[in-house]
Amino acid sequence: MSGGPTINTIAARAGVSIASVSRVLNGLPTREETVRKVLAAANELGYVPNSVARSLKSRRTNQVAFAMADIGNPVYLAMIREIQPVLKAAGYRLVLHSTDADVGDEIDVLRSLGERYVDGLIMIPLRVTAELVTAITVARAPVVVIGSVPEGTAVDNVRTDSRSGLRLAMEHLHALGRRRIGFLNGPPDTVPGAARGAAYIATLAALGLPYDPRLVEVGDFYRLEGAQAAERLLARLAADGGAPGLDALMCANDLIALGALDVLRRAGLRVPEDVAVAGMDDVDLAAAAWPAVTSVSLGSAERGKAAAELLLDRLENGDRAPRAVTFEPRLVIRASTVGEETR
Amino acid sequence: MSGGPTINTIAARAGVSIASVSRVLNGLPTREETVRKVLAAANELGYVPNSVARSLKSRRTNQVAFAMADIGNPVYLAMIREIQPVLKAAGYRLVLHSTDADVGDEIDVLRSLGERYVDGLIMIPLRVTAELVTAITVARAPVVVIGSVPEGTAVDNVRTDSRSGLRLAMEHLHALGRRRIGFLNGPPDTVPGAARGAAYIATLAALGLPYDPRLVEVGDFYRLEGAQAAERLLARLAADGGAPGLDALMCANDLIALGALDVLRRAGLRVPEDVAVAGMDDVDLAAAAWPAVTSVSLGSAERGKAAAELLLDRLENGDRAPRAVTFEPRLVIRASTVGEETR
DNA sequence: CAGCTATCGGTAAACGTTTACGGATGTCCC
DNA sequence: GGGACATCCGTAAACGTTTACCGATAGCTG
Repeated sequence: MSGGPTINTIAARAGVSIASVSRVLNGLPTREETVRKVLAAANELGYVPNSVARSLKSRRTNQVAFAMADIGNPVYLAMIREIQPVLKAAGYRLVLHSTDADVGDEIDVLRSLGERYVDGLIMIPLRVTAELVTAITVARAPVVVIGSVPEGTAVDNVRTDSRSGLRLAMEHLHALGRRRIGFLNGPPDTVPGAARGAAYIATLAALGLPYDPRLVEVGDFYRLEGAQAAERLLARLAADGGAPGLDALMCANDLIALGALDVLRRAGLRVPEDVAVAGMDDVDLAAAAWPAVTSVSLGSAERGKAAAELLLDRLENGDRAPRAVTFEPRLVIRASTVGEETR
Repeated sequence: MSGGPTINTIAARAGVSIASVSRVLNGLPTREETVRKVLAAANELGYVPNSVARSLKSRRTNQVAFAMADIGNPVYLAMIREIQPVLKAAGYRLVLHSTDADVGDEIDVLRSLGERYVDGLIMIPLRVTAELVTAITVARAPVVVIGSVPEGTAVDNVRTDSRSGLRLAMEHLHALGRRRIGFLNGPPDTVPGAARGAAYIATLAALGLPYDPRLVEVGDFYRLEGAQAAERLLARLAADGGAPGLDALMCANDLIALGALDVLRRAGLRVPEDVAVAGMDDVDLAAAAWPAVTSVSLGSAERGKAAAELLLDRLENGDRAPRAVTFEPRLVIRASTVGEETR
């Protein structure tokens, strides 16, 4: 009752040794009659090999872990949707970890690789501390990092240049004649937050626009926090001068943009007539919103796929040099900046 | 180089037997000095217990699988978001399976439970065939099914009554004065497709409205297919009479509703003035769309959480009778039926 | 001081596989 | 008929744990 049939059960029923059973089940050359007996016994018993025992012996689990901050984020979701089939096709199962963007949790996941319950890990760290980098380099299984990692870290890496991505969007807004471009950022102590914050300032300079800190608000990379940041921004501008003093809003990701959209609408501002809005990541929601949100695609799906392939390659070929794959950002123009004219 | 330290390595370094190492690491009563030596050796070596070996011995993997049609579906996503933390808190890892709504794939997952790589499974079958039910009942690990399952199937089960849910929405449309209510369904050979199709017809009768098959189109539960179904419906109505002949559109889920919204807009029809639209599932996207879509919440998040708790309970208490948990549908009224008046 | 008990920790078996090694059997040839 | 060789398969060890079962040592008691 407790356990199902094992190769011992089969061996007994077929009247052969467990070695023969194993050989037959693994397709190693065996006499015709033995094969027949073993397969018959296996079928009658409904035998299914125990993957734990197999893993113990073979030192491979056929499992791969994916660690990200939060599955609710459509960016990670888009990645999983690509990663899963690639792994499945290669015979790997997917183990999911949500880290809540907590560095401690991420380091725990890296350490847990020592338990050998997976053959490799794909991770998206949001905050890259020295400790995290160390944990990555001493990890007991191959790791692929999606996102930026300090120059010279010996790890497979899939990245994109969110700086130039943000610049694409800002140039678009500028070309539309917008000159007072606000910015809603996520936490500046995260890698994307820092990069996008720096890119905003750099791009303003490149466009010859002044940097006005009153046009910048920081929240988190979610819709609700984006809405709150937008409210704070509008409140401050109203207190400052009365006039909106804002003709465009660059958002560090699409969720923030969606939150901002709600707030602008509630404040009676028209998008894009009064304020043009642009986001980043090009998630489904951005296209589904009304007005549809202009966004910078950072190739989430492609990055996920590339990461999976990089890991599979590494699993077959453990000692090749670390490789980095880079994706170019692409601007997707929608109604939130140009209005309905495109329809 | 190959493997990390094992209890053998520790035993050698600490000068004790592997049994003592194991006892210390598991907190069993041991002499003070032995504890000290073992812990020191373990620390110096950076020992991490091998979970595969542990699982082989203990017959538990501390992993749970979740199988659904497609992670891209926001309903399943909402469930995962609840399931994951519950499992994590109880010390379980989450293994993800996408089945593409393929019964064969689902049965494969059930069979694979014999491999004992997980302690239990939460699944959402879309098509419940006799073979699937058999596979569920003979599964080698505890299973929790989210969704309907034939009366009397001995399995833990979390369900909701999508029939009465659809009825809620239809009554709402009727109360708004809509009388020509179209219906966009998903595949009728799926459990939800069948239930919702039947509920549409039953509710029409209950409301005293005639059933007009020309108002019904069938597609799939996705946005694109929903849009295509809406197009076919509009085209047929146009060919039939010229007038829209439609003042409301009930959609079997929110993704279909979103697709329909696009098509209606493109056809120059105003929502809800010309055609009121309602969906089901109450996914994030429904609230984010413009106009926001009135939807029937089937408690996705709650169902996910309940399923995880049911499974954990079963894992501790293997022989209690199967239990069924039911959630009541709830109507969430938004602009797509009542317009902006609520804002 | 003998004997009993309690405490501690070592030996070995077990979990379910895979696989190196060698023994048994059969075939072929001289 | 006996030796060389190939073929087939059984025995046993190994993967890294946990744990039942002792044996040894020490501490008490009478």
